[in-house]
Amino acid sequence: MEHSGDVGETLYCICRSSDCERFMIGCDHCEEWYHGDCIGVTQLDARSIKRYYCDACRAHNPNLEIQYKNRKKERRAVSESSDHEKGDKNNKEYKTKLREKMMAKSRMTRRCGECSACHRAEDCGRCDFCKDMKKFGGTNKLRQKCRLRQCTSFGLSSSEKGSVVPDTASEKGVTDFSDFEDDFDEEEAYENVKVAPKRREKRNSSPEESPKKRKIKKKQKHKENKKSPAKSPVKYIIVCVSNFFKKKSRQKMSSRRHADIDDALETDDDVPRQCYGPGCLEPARVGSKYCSDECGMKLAKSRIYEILPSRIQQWQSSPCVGEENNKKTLEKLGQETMEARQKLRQLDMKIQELDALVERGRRLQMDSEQEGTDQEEDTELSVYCVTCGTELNQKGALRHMEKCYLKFEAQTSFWSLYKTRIEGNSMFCDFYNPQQKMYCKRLKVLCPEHTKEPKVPPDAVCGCPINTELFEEGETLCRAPKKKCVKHFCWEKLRRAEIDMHRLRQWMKLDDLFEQERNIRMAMSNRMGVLGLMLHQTVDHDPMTPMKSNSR
DNA sequence: GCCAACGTTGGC
DNA sequence: GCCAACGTTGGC
Repeated sequence: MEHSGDVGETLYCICRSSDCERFMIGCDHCEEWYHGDCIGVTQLDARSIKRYYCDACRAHNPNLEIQYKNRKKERRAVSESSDHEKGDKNNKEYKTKLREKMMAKSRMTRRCGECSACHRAEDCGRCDFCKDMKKFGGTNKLRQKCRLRQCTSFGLSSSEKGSVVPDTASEKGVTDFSDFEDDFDEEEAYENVKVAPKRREKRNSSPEESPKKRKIKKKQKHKENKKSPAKSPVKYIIVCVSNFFKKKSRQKMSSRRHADIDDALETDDDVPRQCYGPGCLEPARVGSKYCSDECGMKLAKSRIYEILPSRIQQWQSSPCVGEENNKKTLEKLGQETMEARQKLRQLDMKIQELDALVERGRRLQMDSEQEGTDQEEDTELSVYCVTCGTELNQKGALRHMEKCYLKFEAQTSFWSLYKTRIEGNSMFCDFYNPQQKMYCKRLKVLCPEHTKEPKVPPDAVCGCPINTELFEEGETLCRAPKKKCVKHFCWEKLRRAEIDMHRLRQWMKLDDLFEQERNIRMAMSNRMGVLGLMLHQTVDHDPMTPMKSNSR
């Protein structure tokens, strides 16, 4: 608020005169007008002041602070106002106070000069800020002081209070509820003694808040102050509670930072400490908590003796949901394994059945008149090869397609470094290539490279079961000569391949199930193992309502 | 002029 | 509201 005249006969300022021809500034709290020269504020100063509060108001309410538009101007204001040597005693006192405040706000406030951090001369080289420094190979983006060198006292005194000015409480000499706030904050701050001071302490302080919020907040404050200058106890409790939650979330947020500094402190080699070994009085080795390996082992042993028995007892007495889940999954896996093995047995039976069928076909008398031989049905119906797309006549279609498929199949190889190890007959070709030192992984019956087609004797009978319905086979077998039967070309080979494919699927499923079972058993043994029991513990926070192992 | 590091700000 | 990034500045 600035003013330069046009006020009636009312009395203003500390001088209680009606003069309003000189430059005047109004208090944003009591709305009283003051002569600039009476209170030591020049017109230039006023330009950089956003909100002005008179001495009386600030003495009455220490939370009030003169707000400046920005720090640059603020500094200029200080230097310029200090240049003004005119004015009375009050004026000088005011200026000294103002300068003190400004100084307190300067960079130096971040050093108390007394704590160990302030005395520390070297950067730790381990914290995130050190790692950012050029001398430690960083990119200098963060440009912050080593965390171990950041003043701890600074973080304590004014971090949460909402004021950067040191010891405002002593200055004000007023006992209101905000004093309790100070205590509360200190308590938290002491918890963080080991931790670096919060980098942006001033963020929480009113002068550093964003202008928009500042305005709103100030308006509220203004109203409150008009109604009751001191905070009510109820309000104080609310403040405390909300502060508490703010702090909790802040602590959570800065946990990574804390971890950084804790890590740096943990391995701080500068301070010699006593060995952690039970009863050992020797100093610990550099970079270690122990004077010797023996002491480390001793402590580890005593920890196990101390903690493990109770953990085992606890483990046995309380249900473990993870364990129950694992057991159920194991049961399910066992069931699935059984089913897969059952299917494999059925497929083996099918092979035997096929062998018997082929054997029965061999004993059959050839019937050259049987339909399906290439002598008959010389129709002009044509089909296209599924592999190469050539137009074929119906008679030789199957034969062509089979040969064509083999030709293309031979162009692709499937190799593995390992030979198949399966109970019973393997369905894989497993031809060993000594140059590549690998085994062929095509299906044995279909491998065009390593499985020779058996020579068909001229008197061999086809022997393929003839369908009575579309997909139903009867007892009757095809008695056409094998060489000439175009309807059932390679029927035996294809059936064997089909069975082998099913067998392969079941084996793969078994492999998968075995892997799952192994993982679960591993998890179970880890859970019950010494390490697991030592590291983890389940705490029942509500013992009145016992945990149900089957409720998930 | 250099550099440590403070204070501010825009982006998230 | 937080924080990475960077402009700025006090001290040397």
